[in-house]
Amino acid sequence: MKKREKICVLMSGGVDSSAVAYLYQKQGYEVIGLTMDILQKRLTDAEKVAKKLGIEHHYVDLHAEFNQKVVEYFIQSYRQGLTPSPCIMCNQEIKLGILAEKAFELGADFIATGHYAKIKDGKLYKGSDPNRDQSYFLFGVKKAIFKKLLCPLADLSKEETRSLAFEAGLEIHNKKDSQDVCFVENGKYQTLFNPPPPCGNIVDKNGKILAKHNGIINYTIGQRRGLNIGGGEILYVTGIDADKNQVVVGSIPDMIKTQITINNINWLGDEEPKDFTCEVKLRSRQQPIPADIHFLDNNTAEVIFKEPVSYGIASGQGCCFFAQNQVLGGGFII
RNA sequence: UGGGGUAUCGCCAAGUGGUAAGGCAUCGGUUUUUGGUACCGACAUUCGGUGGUUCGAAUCCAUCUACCCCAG
Repeated sequence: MKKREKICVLMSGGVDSSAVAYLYQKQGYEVIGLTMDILQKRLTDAEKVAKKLGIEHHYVDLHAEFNQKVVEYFIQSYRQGLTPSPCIMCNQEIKLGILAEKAFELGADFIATGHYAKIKDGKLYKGSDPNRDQSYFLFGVKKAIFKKLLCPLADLSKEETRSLAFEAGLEIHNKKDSQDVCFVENGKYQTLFNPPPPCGNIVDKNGKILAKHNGIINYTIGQRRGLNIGGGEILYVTGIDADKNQVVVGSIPDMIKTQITINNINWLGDEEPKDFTCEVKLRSRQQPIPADIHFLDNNTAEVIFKEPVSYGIASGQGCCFFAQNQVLGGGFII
């Protein structure tokens, strides 16, 4: 990378992406900032940071795209009894999809983000700290992007990242980390559903009615709280039947699975995908578990766990492949 | 309307004279760029009602009420 190459930083106005912009500017690259407009409120912190750093900054209007690819996907998933993974979808479709394209249109040689993941030789790896690793959220990103993507925070601690922002004199250096569903207030995504979803029954595996639910969108597989069924053993959601508008509950043994099927696979490995053994993550914060991947076709595969999994595995969530520290892609749980 | 039994937090349930365990549920918090899990904390001045015995009762007595079972 030559110093006068142009790096476009995808800026959210948060600590991480701001630190990235500062980092490359400090190193002498030509840096521009790009921020997507998606919500009612414009992320003006990004603009302020860019101004403070003295770098060029642009907004890209992605209201329609975000609405369709993330919000609508989110709503439709829940309506179908699935549990959506909006962050995965946003990364692959919006941030490192359309927004990245805009960056290249603006003449960027590389794009950079504040993701806590490592990119090396066009391949995706875990970030150093397993507790902060965000590579899981990137398994669906198109392979070609990684050749042009920079994620320089992979080896930094959060404190080091914050001190970079502080060093740059940025007000946002102590801004709180983002969490919850970003496109809705306080993570209360239920407000997106209008009209509200219909109430229905909570049943056991034999179909016996145990209680009422206030819409299947409020539940996900493995969920314990909110069932309002007391007196007996601990119950978890073991199934969601959108057709019958029912939530099925049971105990831990009822959740155990030895294999799952995934589709919409995004393959990031070098060679053509074929059956292999690796580790998988079924949610962002969990220890990877060993599994055999058996491809049914290029888009679909069975994932057979070496040990049965006894926590909730929800359809709609991502299953990410890891070979050691490298991310080989992943798919969505059917 | 004869006999027997049971009545303790929303549910289940310890406790039989010494000053209300626990579990589930619920609520709050921690963790977390998705949902969830897990973890931590809170949660009956009161034991169906009313009297009585006792220094002291959810625990003993009386009575009322409700429900259950067996005989009708």
